[in-house]
Amino acid sequence: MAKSKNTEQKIFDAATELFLEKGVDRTSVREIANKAGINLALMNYYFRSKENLFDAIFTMLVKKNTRKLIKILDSDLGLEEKIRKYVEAYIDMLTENPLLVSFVMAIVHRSQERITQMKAISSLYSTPKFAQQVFDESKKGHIKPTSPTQLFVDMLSLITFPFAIKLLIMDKTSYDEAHFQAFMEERKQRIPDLLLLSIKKHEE
Amino acid sequence: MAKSKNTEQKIFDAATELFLEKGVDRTSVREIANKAGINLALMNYYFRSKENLFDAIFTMLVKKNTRKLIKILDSDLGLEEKIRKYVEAYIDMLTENPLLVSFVMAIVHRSQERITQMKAISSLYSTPKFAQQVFDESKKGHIKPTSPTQLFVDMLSLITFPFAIKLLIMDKTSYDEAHFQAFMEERKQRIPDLLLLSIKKHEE
DNA sequence: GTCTATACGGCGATAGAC
DNA sequence: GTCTATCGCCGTATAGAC
Repeated sequence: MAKSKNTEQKIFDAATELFLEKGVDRTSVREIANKAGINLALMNYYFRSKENLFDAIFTMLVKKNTRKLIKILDSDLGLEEKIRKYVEAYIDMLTENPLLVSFVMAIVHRSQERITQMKAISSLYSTPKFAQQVFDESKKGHIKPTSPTQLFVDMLSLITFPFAIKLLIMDKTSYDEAHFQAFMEERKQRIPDLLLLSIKKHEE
Repeated sequence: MAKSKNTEQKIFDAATELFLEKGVDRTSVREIANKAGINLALMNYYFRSKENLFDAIFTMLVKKNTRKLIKILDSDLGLEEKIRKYVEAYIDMLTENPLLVSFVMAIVHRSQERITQMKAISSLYSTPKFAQQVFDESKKGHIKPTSPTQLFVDMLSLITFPFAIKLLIMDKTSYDEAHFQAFMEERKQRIPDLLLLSIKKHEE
């Protein structure tokens, strides 16, 4: 038990990096073992299978990176401030983890088979409090009649998708990383403005 | 040469179906050969490798499905009508090919290695005429000052991303296919409205 | 706990007979 | 053109030394 936690962590970290970079299916377990500096047999000692290891990593990545976002959605902030904070925090998170979007998108493709991850991702998008808030504001007449789901999908799309096509956006600017970051920085204001414009009653 | 065209097509069609359903990396060449009703070696006789076959299929899918969309973007329609037609045609196309989005997203993840597809996808999003149009209208003062790239990314995100998270949206409605189609049908109006609201000067 | 060694069936790819 | 047979690598598993 001496260095056990350490070795397990080394495998975990090496696999995380490779999965994010190359995708799960294009990463071999021998490659993980090699990168972690350990033997192939240890891979199977700690995690029974590659799929098992992937499950653990996926769960960790989702939990680690969405805590803050869910907290904002479930807070008691007003709708406008909530949307602004959520968009900013989400873009910040994805800027720090730019590979996360395409990683998750790749998983979604095969999630019809794997119910575990489906539920994990689904919880990410289950936002009863936000939906209720939109519904209430809508009913009270504070905002235009608005479908909470449509609004939430709008918001998610506008935040997330640009990271998925990051390379295509950068293609127009000679793959300048700084330019992409400026592009996303601009969207921190643009996206809330766009969404609020669509739900506010008088925009004068 | 007798049945050659036929066999090649059988391989091509079987592979297309499997790639879209399961993803490239999770489809084996033996599975393709089996589905096509031919021998494994013939796979390699017609297409030198699985990756080669994939390239051919990818190019075909992109060309086949984007012709109409590019035509709309390059047309002489006014900005509002152009946006409305583009959104509708794009959603119609993806409704008919619901697996296309996650397939393309999965490819984007590994496109850093493969420049061929990068350029193919990139051309999809290269829209000089649309950009010029937005720029001109912006300069003439017909619309608010608007970044063409930001506007185009907004539009693409709002159209495309919901298909990528289709299963998560359906999760809320007991996986009712009809409900998702109604959801996307609603977006044919919602998305142009949202975009136009953000660029029009007086929305009264 | 960590290692070497070895084995299994499935994979992408190919050489060579017909 | 089509096939069989084979190659080396893959994910997974296990036996056994230290």
